[in-house]
Amino acid sequence: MDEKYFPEKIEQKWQQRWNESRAFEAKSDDPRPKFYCLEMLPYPSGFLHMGHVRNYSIGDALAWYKRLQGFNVLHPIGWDSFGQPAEQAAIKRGVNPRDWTEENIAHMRGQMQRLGISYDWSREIAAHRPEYYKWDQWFFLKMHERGLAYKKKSPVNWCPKEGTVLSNEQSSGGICWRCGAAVEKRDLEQWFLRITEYAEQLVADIKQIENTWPEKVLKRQRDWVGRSEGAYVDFGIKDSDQKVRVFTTRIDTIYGANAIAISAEHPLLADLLQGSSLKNDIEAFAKKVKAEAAARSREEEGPKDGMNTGILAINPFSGELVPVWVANYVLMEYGTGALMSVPAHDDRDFEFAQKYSLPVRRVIERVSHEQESIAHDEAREDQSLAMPHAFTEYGILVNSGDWSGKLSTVAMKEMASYAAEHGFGEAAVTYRIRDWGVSRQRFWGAPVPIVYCEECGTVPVPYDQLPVVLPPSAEFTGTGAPLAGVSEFVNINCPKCNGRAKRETDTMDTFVDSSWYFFRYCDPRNATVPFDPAIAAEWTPVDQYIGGDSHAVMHLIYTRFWTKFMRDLGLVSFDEPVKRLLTQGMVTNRVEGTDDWKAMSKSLGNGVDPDEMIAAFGADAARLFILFAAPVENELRWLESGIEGAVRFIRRAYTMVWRWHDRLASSDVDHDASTEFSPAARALRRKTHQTIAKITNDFEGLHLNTIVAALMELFNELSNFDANPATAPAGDVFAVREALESLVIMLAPFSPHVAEEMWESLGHSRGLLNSARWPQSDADLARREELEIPIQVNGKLRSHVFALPEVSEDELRAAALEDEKIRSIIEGHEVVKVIVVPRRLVNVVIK
RNA sequence: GCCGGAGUGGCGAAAUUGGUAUACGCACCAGACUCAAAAUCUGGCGAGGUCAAACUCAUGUCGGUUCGAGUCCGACCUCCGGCACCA
Repeated sequence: MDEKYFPEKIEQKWQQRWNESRAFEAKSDDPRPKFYCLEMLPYPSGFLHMGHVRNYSIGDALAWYKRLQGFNVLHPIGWDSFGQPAEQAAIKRGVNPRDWTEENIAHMRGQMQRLGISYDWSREIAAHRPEYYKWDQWFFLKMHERGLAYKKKSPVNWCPKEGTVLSNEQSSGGICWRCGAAVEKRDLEQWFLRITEYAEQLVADIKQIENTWPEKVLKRQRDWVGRSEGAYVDFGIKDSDQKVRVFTTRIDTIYGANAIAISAEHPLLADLLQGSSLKNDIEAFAKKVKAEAAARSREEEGPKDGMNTGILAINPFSGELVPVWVANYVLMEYGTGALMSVPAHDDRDFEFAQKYSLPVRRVIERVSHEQESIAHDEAREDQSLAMPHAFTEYGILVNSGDWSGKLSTVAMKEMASYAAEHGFGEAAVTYRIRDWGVSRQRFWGAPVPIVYCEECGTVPVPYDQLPVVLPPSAEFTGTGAPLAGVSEFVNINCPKCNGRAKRETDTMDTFVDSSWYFFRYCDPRNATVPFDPAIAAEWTPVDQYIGGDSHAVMHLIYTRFWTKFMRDLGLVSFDEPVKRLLTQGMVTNRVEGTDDWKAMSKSLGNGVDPDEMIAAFGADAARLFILFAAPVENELRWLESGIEGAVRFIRRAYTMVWRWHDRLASSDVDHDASTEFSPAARALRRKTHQTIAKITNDFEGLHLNTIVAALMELFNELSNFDANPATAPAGDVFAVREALESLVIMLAPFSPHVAEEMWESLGHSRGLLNSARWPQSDADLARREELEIPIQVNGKLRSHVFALPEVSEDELRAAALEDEKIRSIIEGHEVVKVIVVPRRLVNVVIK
């Protein structure tokens, strides 16, 4: 140990030692309890940003803590290395995506190592390597076997200028993000994964994680799946044997239906309008609606628009005839693409009815007290005529035939049963979630393992021919599917009949890669299966997952889906892959010239380079600051002066160790019954044990910021402890050793390099990992010897008394009333009562 | 519009079951060291009030429950985030 703190030197020294001793490699077959600590794997863009640094600092703190607590910790990392940016680099700069990606990985791996994150590098994986994506393809084939992977025509965002498919994000506002051309909807054959098959489980199993995942994530997942209970009802068509099926969550309002509204794309339209004079008009209208929907940005809600088809439908409950309208607000993708319009009790239907002057009939009344209900009865007729807006609450049915007088909640159940009994409907559950489109007309992804044979049709690639390896390169023009232009890839012999065949040229969505990667970490080099189920069972489910909440739906729902599928394959035995989830807050920085704090980004110019931070302050200080500055789930505002504070703290602690290390390392001072502890030494030991208890407790809730504060408090107490290292008596030396060693061990999760250095200089030459254990708090030592009890008068703090912890209530009361200050205040007043909270406070109530 | 979450010093933030509000840090101020500055160390630091104290007021606003409310209840305001024609 040097006298002065040189972070660069210390950090390099320990990174090298960790590396040489393979200090963080996790081993199977370990009798200790396991802990799987996982951070979301990064996309190798080339550079770590502060969000990554925060993510890994949080994870590493937990991994260190668990390791020091005696757990067998798995803490791996890898690369989500397929995706668009590599292909963009190829298009723009002509570089090979593979080379670009590998270079970026190499650089970012170096950055992670300079941060000193305790990863098990022997388990590193990367999605773009054939030994990994082979298993993406394997899973795809398993799904295909079970009918969970299928192909269908589906509208995609299509840029006509570039001849390529765009994601929703790339086509927001109906404009291509690259060339600015107007985006079209095109029907293309695409591969889908049947996530809808698992919709119910994705909602129901939320109860398994509801206390350990953030509520905001679960909420978004519930919304995403969009489970909705209601009923299907069939409306007959007059003068036809056809019928229109609608979905409704409010069957209780069916007597108020004034029309059926159907989507412009509804398949019945073509049939029913055969020979109708309106046919052309309706078709023109449908076209217009489609065009407007495509042009509209996702947020906007255009005005209601519709057209009467002249068709009449029959309300199966009332027998009433209602017109069938085509309406622009009815979505073909949801429910049945048709709905019953009940303007009195639905805002959208109300708006629609207003526009076209359709009748509004009220069939639900507010449940109210009897008198009010009489008053309402008198006014009912008027209300029906001139409602200002829809009444969308549950209530009591009126004007509803035999159902009048029933409560909505009751009627909804009974009417659905009634419909089922009479064969014109049934209770139903619908979901908003759609099947997961995984086809990408791109190069840099896992090829879909499918072959199209002129004779045999669609043929899955046999398992023993996996992986379908990406060709080394392709023409990157930015238009069309690059793989389609690589003839040696495309043209092959059919695996079934050996005849002429072509490969599928779509690659898979990169979310496929990240849906199961953390299972691969358990058994990363397995060449025969994605992972050995027995080995995975040793580590999974993940005990703690940490990442940004930007993945609240996509990744985190796909991985839940994938896990359930793997469970059905018999690969895992649980429903949920992640026990606890933490969504960390963003790292923001001031945007130059403004008062805005925004997420760091290149385009805003407010980014901070982790390497510069490490060079200027050291990784230990940077990590300490990040974890101290805000609770992990809060936004973190980047302040350089805050890092300087962290450096100061580390340097002071380091200097303290330097002052004491000769004495502590050379003497084997321990205490026995004869050791005398001065009051100051006892106070220091008390603080030490209180701090251990607090920090251990805070770790369970990942309150890392208050842990750092507690470490600082302990250090401050230690600084105020007045003892000379050369001459201090045994009791003092022991108290200092206990405080200092506890401080160093508990600092390790935050600033591991300097903690190792200090630990070594305190006489533990074998290093932290092998010799240190998390300190234990002794409750007896942590207990206060004397309490300072506040005394209130009428709830206002007025004085204090000192008392022993075992003081009785009566003694406390007496002490309070004898206190000089309290006596002077209560003099001349009647003491109504005295509240004594044992060990906490006294409150004297006077009149 | 709907649904979540949050409002505490100049700033980031603390505060077991309701029990001493503002821990810890940053910034700032003063002092020591220095020819000087930086660094470092020591002290101060919610607002008003006072030589100092006493005291008064303060956790978004208004009300309530309680001996006692940042914490519980009701109404409202503001900010942030998500969803958005989902029948």
